Amino acid sequence: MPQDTFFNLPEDKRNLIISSAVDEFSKAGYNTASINQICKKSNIAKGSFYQYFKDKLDLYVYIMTLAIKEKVNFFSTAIEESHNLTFIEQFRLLFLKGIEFAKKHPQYAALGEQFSKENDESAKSAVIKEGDKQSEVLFIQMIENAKTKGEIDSSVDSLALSMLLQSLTGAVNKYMLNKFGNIGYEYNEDDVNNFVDSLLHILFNGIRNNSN
Amino acid sequence: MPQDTFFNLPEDKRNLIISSAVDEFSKAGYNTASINQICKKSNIAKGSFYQYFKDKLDLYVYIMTLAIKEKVNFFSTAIEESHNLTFIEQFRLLFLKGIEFAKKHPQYAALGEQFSKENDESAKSAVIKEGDKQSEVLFIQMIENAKTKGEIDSSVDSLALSMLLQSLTGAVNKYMLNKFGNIGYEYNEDDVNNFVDSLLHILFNGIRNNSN
DNA sequence: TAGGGATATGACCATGTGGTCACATAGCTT
DNA sequence: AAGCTATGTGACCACATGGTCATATCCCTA
Repeated sequence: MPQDTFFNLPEDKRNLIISSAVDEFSKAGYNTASINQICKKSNIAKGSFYQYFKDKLDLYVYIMTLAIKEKVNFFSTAIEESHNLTFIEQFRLLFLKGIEFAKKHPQYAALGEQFSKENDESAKSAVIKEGDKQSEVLFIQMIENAKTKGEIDSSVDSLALSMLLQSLTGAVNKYMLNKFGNIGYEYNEDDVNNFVDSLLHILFNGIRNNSN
Repeated sequence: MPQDTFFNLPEDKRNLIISSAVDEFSKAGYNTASINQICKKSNIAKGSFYQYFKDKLDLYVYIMTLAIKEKVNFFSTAIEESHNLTFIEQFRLLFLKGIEFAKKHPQYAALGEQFSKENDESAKSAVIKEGDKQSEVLFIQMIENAKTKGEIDSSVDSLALSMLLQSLTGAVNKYMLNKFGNIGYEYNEDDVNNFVDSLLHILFNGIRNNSN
C-alpha cells in the first residue's frame, strides 16, 4: 500500500504517476519495467517516488489492484443480470463485455495481458494473494448450472470445457488487444458480433457434419 | 550464427554451453536472461563466450533454431502419416504428439512457452523471420481439407475454428508443462488420453443438449 | 627448440538498476 | 519573523548488465 504522502498529493499529480506506471508496466513486465522511467514520465524525483511507495513491488501491487477493481466494477452489473439468462447468453455477454472492456480501457487490458506473461514469482504471488481463480470458479459454476438446467449435455467434461472457455477468452482478449491496441481504432460492431457468434456456434453445435 | 570457434569446440563443452543457455532462456525471457549466468553455468570466461557468439541475440537465435529443429523433426513423421487420417484423428495425433514432445523435451517446451511470452520485439522478429505462422496455416489447411471431405460442417467459420484450435493447443501445452515441468514426473497415460478425448468430444459434438 | 596462429581469460568499461540520504524548500503555527 | 514539520530533490551507493581488449596460454609446424 502506498504511503499517506501519496494520497495527500493533488489529484492531477497522483493520476499522472498512476498512468505513467500503468504505461510502463503494461509494456515491460515487472523486472524490466523501470522506476527511473516512471519518475521521468511523471516528472517527479526518484526521492519523491520512494516517499510515496515503499517499493517497486508496492507500486506494482497497487497498480494491479486498481486495474482489477476497474474490471470487477465493469463486469459487476453484467454478472447481476446474468442469472436469468441461458448459458449461451451468459457466455456471449461475458465475451462482449470483455471486448468492450478492452476497448474502453486498453491500458488496463494490456496490463492484464502483461500480467498473464509475468515470470517474476514474487510479483505474481503478491498480486494474486486473493481474488484470483475467480474466472475458473465462475466458469465451472456456470457450466454446472447449465447442466442441471439441461442446457448443456451432461456428457461434456466440465473441467475440460472450463479450460477451453478460459483459453478462448484469453485468446480473444489477446486478439482484440492486438487489433485495437493503444490506438482508438473504431471497430466494426458487426464484425465483432459475427466473430463471437462464430465461436459460440462452434462451441454449441460442434464441428462435426451431421448431415450424412 | 555462432563463429567457427564454437563449432571447433569439443562436443562436451559445446553441449554444456547449449544446455546452460537453454536453461537460462527457458526461465527468464530474452532481456532478463543473463550472459554472465550462462558463462558461470558452463564454466567459460566471458571473453570466450564472445569468441563463440557475436551477440546475446546471436546465441538466442541459435538456441531457438535448435529447439525448432528438434520440434519439427519430432513432428515430421506424424505429419507424413496424417494424410490418410480423418480430421479428428489428425487433430488427436497433434495433441498427443505435442504432449509427448513436452514430456520428452521439457526444456525445449519451456523455451517455447517463454518465447510465446517474449516482449522484446527485436528478439522475437529475429527468431521468427522464417518458418513461423506454420501452425496457423497448418490448421486452416486441415480444416478446409476436412470440409471438402465432408467431415466438418461447412457452416463452421474456418478462421474462428483455427483460432480456437491454436489457443487450445497452447493452453494444453501450458497445462502439461505446469504438470510435468522439469521434473520427470511419470504421468498416467490414461488420464492424458481421457482429457484429450474430453476436449475433442466437446469440439466435435458441441455442448448443446440435443435430447430435448 | 623456436615461432606463430588460434584460443582462453578476467579486469575493465559505460550504462542502467532499485534504493538511500543529507539537504533544500515550502507552508503552517506560534 | 521564528520555528517546525511535511514534502521535494538529485547526487550517490552497490550491484548487475552486455560487451571489449590486452594479455596469457596452448598446440602445431618447422
